[in-house]
Amino acid sequence: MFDEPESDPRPPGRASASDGPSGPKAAPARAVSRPTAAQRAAAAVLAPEPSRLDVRQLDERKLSVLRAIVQDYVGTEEPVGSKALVERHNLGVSPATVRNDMATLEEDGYIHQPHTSAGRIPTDKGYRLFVDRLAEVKPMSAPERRAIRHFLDGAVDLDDVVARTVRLLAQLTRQVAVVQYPSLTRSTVRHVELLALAPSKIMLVLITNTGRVEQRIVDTPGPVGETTLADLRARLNARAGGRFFPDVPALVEDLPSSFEPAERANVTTVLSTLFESLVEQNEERIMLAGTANLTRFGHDFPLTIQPVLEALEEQVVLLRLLGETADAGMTVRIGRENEYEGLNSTSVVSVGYGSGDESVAKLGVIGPTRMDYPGTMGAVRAVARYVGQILAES
Amino acid sequence: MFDEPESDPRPPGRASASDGPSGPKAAPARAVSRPTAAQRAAAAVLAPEPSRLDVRQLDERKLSVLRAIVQDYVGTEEPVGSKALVERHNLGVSPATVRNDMATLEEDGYIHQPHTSAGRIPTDKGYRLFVDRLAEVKPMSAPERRAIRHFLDGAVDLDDVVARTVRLLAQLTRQVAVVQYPSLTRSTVRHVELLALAPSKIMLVLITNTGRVEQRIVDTPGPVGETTLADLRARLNARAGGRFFPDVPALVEDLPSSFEPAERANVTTVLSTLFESLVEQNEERIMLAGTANLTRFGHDFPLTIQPVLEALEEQVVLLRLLGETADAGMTVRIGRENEYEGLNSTSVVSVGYGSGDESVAKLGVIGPTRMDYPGTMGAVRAVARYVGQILAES
DNA sequence: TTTGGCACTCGGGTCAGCCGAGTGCCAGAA
DNA sequence: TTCTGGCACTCGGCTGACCCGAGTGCCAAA
Repeated sequence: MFDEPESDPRPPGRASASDGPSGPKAAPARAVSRPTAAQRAAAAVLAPEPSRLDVRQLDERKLSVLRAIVQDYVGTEEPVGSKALVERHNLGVSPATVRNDMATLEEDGYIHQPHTSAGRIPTDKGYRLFVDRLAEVKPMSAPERRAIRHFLDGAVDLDDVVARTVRLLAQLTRQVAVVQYPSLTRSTVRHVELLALAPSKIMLVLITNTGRVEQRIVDTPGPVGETTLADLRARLNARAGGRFFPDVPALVEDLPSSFEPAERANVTTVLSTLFESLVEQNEERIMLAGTANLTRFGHDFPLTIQPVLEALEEQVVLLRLLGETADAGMTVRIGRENEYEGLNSTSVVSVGYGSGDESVAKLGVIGPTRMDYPGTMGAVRAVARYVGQILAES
Repeated sequence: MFDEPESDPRPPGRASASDGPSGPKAAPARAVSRPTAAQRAAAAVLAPEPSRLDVRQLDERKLSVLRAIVQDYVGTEEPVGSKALVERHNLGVSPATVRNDMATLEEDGYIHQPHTSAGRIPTDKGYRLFVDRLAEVKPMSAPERRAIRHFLDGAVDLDDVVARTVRLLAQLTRQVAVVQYPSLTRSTVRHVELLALAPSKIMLVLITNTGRVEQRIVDTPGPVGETTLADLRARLNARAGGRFFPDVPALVEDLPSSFEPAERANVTTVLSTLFESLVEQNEERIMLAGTANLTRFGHDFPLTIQPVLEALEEQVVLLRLLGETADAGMTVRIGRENEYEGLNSTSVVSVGYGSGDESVAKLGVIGPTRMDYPGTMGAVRAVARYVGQILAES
């Protein structure tokens, strides 16, 4: 598991990476690159390892060139040429040399030239290499960390925590931020409450250890007695309390049989509503912020912004997006590595967060492929950590 | 209360409307025009009333011209000229005549010419007149109504109702939709639940008659006994149940004194947390959908879209926006009539909804000033009605 | 008061030409 | 073998000239 994703098969015997099967679309690239990205980003490798087979001797410098191109392009948003490059970064070589390197890099598919007489811009593959090997995650500064901490500490509520987190993330990265509510399936039951609203109408309230509260109204087949309700409530809590939600159905399966026949149907109805809430993952919720940052996408953004906005409207798309996040480490998906087509011109940086070691949900950022990866990754990681702490405290 | 908003003071003795004080900005115009809009839109006036003083004899036709201009411009998004106008609408007069009328309309500030050699486009004032006197609210078709009904009926949850409503509205109008959750201040208490999470940690759950559920965690000064909790719960519900939230504080004010001294501090803490939840109107929540429709704004939308997106990010702005909605009838705010500057190039159509006659919250649509007012108003009204029904049923 | 006619305006599109950033290649130097 | 300076070449984008046509305003006549 140490290969570079999708190297162009054209120059044979040169870029001799142990390529995975070169599938047609994005999926394979993503699958391969994901863990790599996570590991390397976390370790903040800057390529001092014994240089790999897929990289020629000279590559030390070529990599610097690529890094410089990415940095400049991210900054200026304009194709960067050889001359400007040697001026801004002291590469110690002449523009002509850089041009040769650029030619190689282009041949290998890391950069690309919009027009013959223009500078180069990084390709998705170029960004990938940059993220995997050329960039360190930029840690937040102490004042920034303090600000994050302070901002999140004011939350009164799980809703509030999530809302603050997502706004914070959007503000820090100046991009679109997405935060998933702690998943029910990874939470434990803190309390189940049953309230009689009417003779045969019960409100079911679920409270999780992460502070999430879900409610459902249950129409029971017949009226439910107060004692039955109290009884059921007590037994439910005794059995399910502290347990993980997915385990609950099995634990309370036999409850109906312990009630009088007249009440069994009611109890069964309540339980099945409960299970539905647990199983149906449509209970996954998501919060979004920073859409206004989409306008900073670039000159041509009217074209790219629409599909992105559409994607953001679809909870399902966002959930799937976050769902693809690796459980451990940070996931970076660049451009076409994204499964959803509308996001092909964006990159997604996401990470799990949780109160302990376990990740209970994901959060992330969506921005143009041309984005400040080190900074974004730093912000995402920092925010995730702090949210985890906040959740653990409450 | 029957005047046209901000008529240009230039032609004196002609447009002899009883103008309000012509303030510098939008505020006065809005204040004046709002009730007018609501009344007239509701009554669907088409100007058969005895023609007003501010309109000359000829105006019957001039109004038709204005109406035609609005309709064409909304359709084509391009300045409309005299020739095209007579071709598309059979006005029974020649282009030259129409040109004369247009000159008058422009003089009076209803339409405007982007360039000397271009057609005309309506001004905010022109749209205002259109909405107030020239357009009928377009009712939904029977199949549309059925679809609305059907779509909303599937909701399981207040969250779900709101989510479905907002998406529906965005889809119907192809614009940005905003729905406010039923306001706490206009709801009654269905149930208050107190749960002991830890010895001195209580979860407070509020359930309203509109199905809204709010929770808060209360850290009490000392441990709370189970009996105290049950006692407090029972008394709270007895006193507050069925009452409007704003009335609750007064009704339970004296509760602490009926508890043992040791528990009083705890009870007071719980109650004050309860009050905070009720009073702080930051508990107003809002849901948004259809942001992707912003891309249909127009050619120049990169300029206009950013401030709009920013406005939509700010819950406060949206709440204020909806807050300005009249309690009865539909409110239409056009362009600069909107207080918030970022929305100066948009129009907002909003209306209250509620389970009975009372409106418990507002919903609306935000679109370009150049929008299909009759259709939008029809959709907004219809959706509001159905949501009201759904809420009444649950 | 309406209409046809007419001169006028001006935005937008097309085309040629220029400029300059940036390239690729090559021959010579290290 | 690798780097470098030089040089010819490309081509996107800007500028200015030009034209076209939609649309107007005005005027005189019906």
